[in-house]
Amino acid sequence: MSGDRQKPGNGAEKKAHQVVTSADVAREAGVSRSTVSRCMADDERISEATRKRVQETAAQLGYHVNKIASSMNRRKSYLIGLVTSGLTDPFRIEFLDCLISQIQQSGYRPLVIDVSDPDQMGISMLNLLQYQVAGVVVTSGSPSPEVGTHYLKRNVPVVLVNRAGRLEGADVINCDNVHGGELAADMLLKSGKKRLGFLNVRGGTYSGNVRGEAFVSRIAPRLADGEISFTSLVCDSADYDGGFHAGLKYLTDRENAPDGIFCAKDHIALGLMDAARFELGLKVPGDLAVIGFDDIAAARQGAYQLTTVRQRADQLAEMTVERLRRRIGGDDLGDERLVLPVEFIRRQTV
Amino acid sequence: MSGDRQKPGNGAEKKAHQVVTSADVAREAGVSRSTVSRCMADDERISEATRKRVQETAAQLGYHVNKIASSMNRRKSYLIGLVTSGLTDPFRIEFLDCLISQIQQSGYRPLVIDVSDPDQMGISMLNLLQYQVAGVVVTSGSPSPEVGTHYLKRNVPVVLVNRAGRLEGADVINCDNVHGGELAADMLLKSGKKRLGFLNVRGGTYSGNVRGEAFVSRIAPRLADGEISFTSLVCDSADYDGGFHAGLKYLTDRENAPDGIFCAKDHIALGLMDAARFELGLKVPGDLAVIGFDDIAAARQGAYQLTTVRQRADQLAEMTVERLRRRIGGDDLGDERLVLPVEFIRRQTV
DNA sequence: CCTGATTGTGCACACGTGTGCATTCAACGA
DNA sequence: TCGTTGAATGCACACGTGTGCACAATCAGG
Repeated sequence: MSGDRQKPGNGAEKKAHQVVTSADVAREAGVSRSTVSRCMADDERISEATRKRVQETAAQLGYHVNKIASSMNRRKSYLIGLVTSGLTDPFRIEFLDCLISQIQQSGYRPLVIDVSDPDQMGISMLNLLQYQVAGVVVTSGSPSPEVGTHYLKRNVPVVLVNRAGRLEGADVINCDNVHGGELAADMLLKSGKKRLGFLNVRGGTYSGNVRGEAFVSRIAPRLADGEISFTSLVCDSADYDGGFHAGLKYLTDRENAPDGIFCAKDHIALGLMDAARFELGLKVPGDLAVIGFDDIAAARQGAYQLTTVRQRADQLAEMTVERLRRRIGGDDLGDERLVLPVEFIRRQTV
Repeated sequence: MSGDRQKPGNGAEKKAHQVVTSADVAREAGVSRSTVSRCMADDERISEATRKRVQETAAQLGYHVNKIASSMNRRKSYLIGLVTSGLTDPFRIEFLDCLISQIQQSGYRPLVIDVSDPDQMGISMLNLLQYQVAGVVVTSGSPSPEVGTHYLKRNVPVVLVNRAGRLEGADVINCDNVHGGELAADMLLKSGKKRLGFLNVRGGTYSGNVRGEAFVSRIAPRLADGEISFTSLVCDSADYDGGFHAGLKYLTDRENAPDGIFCAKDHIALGLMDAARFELGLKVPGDLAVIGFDDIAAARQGAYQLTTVRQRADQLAEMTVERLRRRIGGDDLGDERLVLPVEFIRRQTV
C-alpha cells in the first residue's frame, strides 16, 4: 500500500464530480503517484513506455495537474503579476495585449493588478506576493521604485518597463526616448516651422521628460541663433482630453501660437489635433505641424494619419518576457538598462 | 508543543528572507496556529483581546496569509478568470477595465485568459480550472457555449457577457440590443434619410445580429410602403479597418449608396466615417448619416462626435460582479438572462 | 459544591503536489 | 555465480493553511 495517509471512510461514495487527482491516475495506471508526477513533468528518468501509458490514462480520466497544489509545493506559482494603472492608455493596452499573449504561450498566466487607486496600491502590490508569483512586470509609473524591492527580497524577479531609474537586481526596459526626441526635432526643424513646442502632462512622466529634453537639446543650436522659438506646453491629463484642452488653451492666438508641436505621446496629440482642426479651424499640417510618440493604432487611422515615433509593443513585450523567463530560470543577470530602438513614421501631420 | 510535524534541524539557521508563516506569528504571540488563522479571518469566536494582539504581532512580523496554501485547503482560490480574446476591441477593454477594478475591490484577483488563438483556446480554458478559480467571466463570443459546462460541472460559477444563448445554471448578461436597434432605426427614419443600411461583420456576432434584426423590423412598415430602401452591408473585420474598407466598397457610387448607416458597433462606425470623409469626400451627416453602438471613448472625441447607442461598461461590470459574488457565496440563482438598459446619445453624425 | 451552558483555544487531520533518497531489477563483465 | 552498474520506480516527507471536534475555563443558578 501507499505510504500516504488514507482518507477516512470514503471507499466508493465519492462526490459526484470529484476532481481527478494524480492518485486516481496512479491507481488506474498501476504506478505510484510519484511516477505520475514525473510523467506529467516529462522527467527524463521515466521510461518511454510508462510515460506514454500514464499520459494516456491521465488524458482518459481528464486529469490536469492542480497548479495550486503544485505552486504550494514549489513555493512558486506559474503566475506573473502585471502591475498597471487602469486600461485607459492606448499604448499600454497594446503592450499588455502582447504581453498577455506571450506570457500565456510561455506556460505562465497573467495576474493583473490595477493600481490606479493610490490608496489601495500598497496593499495590492503586497497581496501579489501572497500568490507566490513567479515574476512581476511593472508597467505603470505610479508605484514608487521601492515596491520592487519587496519582490526582490523574496527572490521574485522584476522587470520595469518604460520607467525611470535603476533597481538593484532588476531589469529596466525603455524604448529609445532620446533618439525619438531627436528624430522629432529633426523633422520639425526640416519642416520650416518656426515656433516649436513640446506638450507634456503637468509634472511630467519619466518617458515624457526624457523625450522633451532630447528634443530641446537637439533644437538648441537653432534656438541660440534666434531662428526659431520654443515653448514648453503643459496639459492636465496625459490623454485625449488633456491634449484637446491644451489645444484650446495654447492655439487660440494664431499669430503667436506654436506652429510645430511635439507631443509626449500619441494620445495627447490626437486631442490636440482635434481641438486645432475642429474647434479652431486650423489646418494640419498647414497651420500646425504635430508629431506624436508611440504609434498607437488610432494614429494610423484616416482621421489622424499622425506622424510619429514608433515603439513596437510586441518587441517590448518580447524583451520583457525573455528577460523575465531567464531570471525565473535562475540566470543571475545583474541589473541592466535595456533600450528598444524606435523608428520614425512619416504620415501627414508635418 | 504543537502537534504539527516539526521541521528537521533548523533551530536558528533559517534562510535569510524566509517567508513569515502563521506558525511564526503563533509562536511570537503565544497562541496556536489555529488561533492565528481564525484571527486573520475575523472569526467571531475569538476574543477581542487575542484578536487584537495577534493581528498586531502579524503586522509587526509582516505576515500575510499565503493565498496559495489557503486556496489549496479551501479548494477554491480567490481568482476570477476573465476569458477574453485579445485587447483590441475598445468596448471590451472599457468593460474589462471596470471589471478588473471591481473584482479587485471585492478582494478577488483577475486572471486573464486570452483565447484569440483558437488552437490554444481549449487548453487555455481547461487550464483555468487548475487554478481553482472561484468564478469565470466569458466576454468573448468565440468560445463555444459548452466550455461553460466544464466549469459548472466543477461548481464554478459562470457569467456570460454579451453572448448568445442560455446556459443551465449560469447568468447571461446582455445590454438591450433590441431596444438599441429600435432607437437607431427611429433616429434614422426621423432624419429623412431614404437609403438605409446596417453594417456588420461577415458572419455576424450575436449582439450585432440582434441589433440588426431589431433595426430591420422597426423600419419594416416604411420599407413596405416603398418610402425607403434597405441594404445589408458586410465588412471583413469587426474593427476600424473593417469599417474603413466597407466604406470604400459601398459608398463610391454616390447616387445609389446608402445615406444612413447603422453600424453594429462604434469601432466599425469610426472606420466607415473616415473612409467616407477623407477618402470619398462625403459630408457627415450631410451626405451620410452614421449611428454606432456602445459609446466608446473615441466616439466622444472631437474628430467623430458619433451619434450612438450607449451601453455603460461600468454598469455591466457591476451586474457581472454582483451576480458572480452571489453565486460564489452559494446563492442558488437559476439560469437567468439579465438585460442592461441602453441610452441613445445624440451627437453630430445624424 | 455540583450541573449545565457558554466561550475561547488547541489538536490533529486534510488539501494535492514535488522530490531526495532508498529500493528493485535487469544487464553485464569477471 | 557473484558483484557492480545503471535505469526505473516507490516511499515518505514537506509545503502552509482551514476547520471539526475536543477540551479547558469561566460563569450562572440551584
